[in-house]
Amino acid sequence: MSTDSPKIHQYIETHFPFFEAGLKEKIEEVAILKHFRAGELIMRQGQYFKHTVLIAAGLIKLYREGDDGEEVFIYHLNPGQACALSIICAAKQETSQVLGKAVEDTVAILIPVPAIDELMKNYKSWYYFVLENYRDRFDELLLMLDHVIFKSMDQRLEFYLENQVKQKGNNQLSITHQEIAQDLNSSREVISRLLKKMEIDKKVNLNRNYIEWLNC
Amino acid sequence: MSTDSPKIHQYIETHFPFFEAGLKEKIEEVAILKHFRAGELIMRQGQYFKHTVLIAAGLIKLYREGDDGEEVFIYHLNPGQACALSIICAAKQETSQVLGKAVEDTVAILIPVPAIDELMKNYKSWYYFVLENYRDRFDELLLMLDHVIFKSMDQRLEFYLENQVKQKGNNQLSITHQEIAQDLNSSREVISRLLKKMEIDKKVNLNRNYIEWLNC
DNA sequence: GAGCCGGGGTGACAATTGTCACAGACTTAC
DNA sequence: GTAAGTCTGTGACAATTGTCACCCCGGCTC
Repeated sequence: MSTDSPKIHQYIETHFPFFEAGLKEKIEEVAILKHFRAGELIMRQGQYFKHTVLIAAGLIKLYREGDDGEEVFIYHLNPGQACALSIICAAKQETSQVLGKAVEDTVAILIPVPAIDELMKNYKSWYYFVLENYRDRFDELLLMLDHVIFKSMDQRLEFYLENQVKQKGNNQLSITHQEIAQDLNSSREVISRLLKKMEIDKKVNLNRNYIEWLNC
Repeated sequence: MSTDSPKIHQYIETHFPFFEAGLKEKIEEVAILKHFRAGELIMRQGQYFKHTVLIAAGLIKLYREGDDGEEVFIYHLNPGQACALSIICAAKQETSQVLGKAVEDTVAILIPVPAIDELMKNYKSWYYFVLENYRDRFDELLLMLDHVIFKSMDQRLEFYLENQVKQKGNNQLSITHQEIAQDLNSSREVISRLLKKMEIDKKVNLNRNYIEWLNC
């Protein structure tokens, strides 16, 4: 664990600079690092948390599972963010309601449950972080709800693509129509048709295995 | 304000018995009561909070607004619960993302912003309450998302009616088809058709201005 | 009573989305 | 090379939902 410490220190300095001095040290003391490979499952629905999860590097996609196992994309988690549910589920020993997958190779800082009470009590920057983080997740969820309720599939598709491009920082998305359809709980044919329309409208270029986003 | 104090005390004892002794006293000291009439608007989207809002009596419906002013029902707030957003928006001086209306005459306990930091820091039962409350709202939001994404309108309608009956504690719902359609972001005709089917299936009795839920 | 209005029922039709079927293009394994 | 598998395009059709038109009913006012 001591070999991890300098790395934790570096990650915290980079992505959690707003933590107060004592808090940084405390986390370095109790936390451990965990690495996930791209594509790896990080948490399942129904699983218990033993730690609060902070994202130190990489990119995570969070999904909500339907009754028949459909996996609908909800939002991304970036370095500097935390899994909101992990904070609370860990504290209350409840189970996850979402499913998380690493999109890229990802590093997580795991803070064991027993330490959380102390952080919350003693470090103002910690509880501010938790609240702000929760608030942000809540907002993203509301935004998602807006789209599902008020928007049609073509608008949701555009929003989705824009979002993915923004997160990946690359307007060449290597993704198949089938994958998009799953993330939006639609079907491949529908996505193909809508993408074709978007290509005619000069919003994207379509290629085998990747889509180019024209952000004009 | 001092005339309110005994009432605050009573409300807290009844609906927030899990607060530790010192916390109850502290809240009685700093909080004020506010009454809302049935139908009254409690908060608008885009509004700033000056207080954290605890529900002491009555029933509140929360809505999310669409771009064209459509108001879609998200969830209820009951006595013993708090508006999750008010906790964080108040603390961070951000604006509301939802719209709240009193369904019945409602009493709210308002805790001024400056007091919140202290509550969070000194009272473990407060921050547990906040976390648990946030977690519960988050879960309700996820549940709502599930329904909108995965379910068809007839299932959402049944879920909606069941929910309203549960909240009102009365299986005679005095609500018009038009109002239901607004809450579900549908249209009156569709709701009427589906209700008619449900009547044939002996799930409800339809009457002018009210609907009887047959919870067999 | 006549007229109005809100609540509700219903048929016809349109738009969106999901489903099925099948074809062509490219990749990979052999 | 062939064969199999994956990715995409497309036409036909069905189901759901939204929209329009128009109806009746009950209660209200005048």
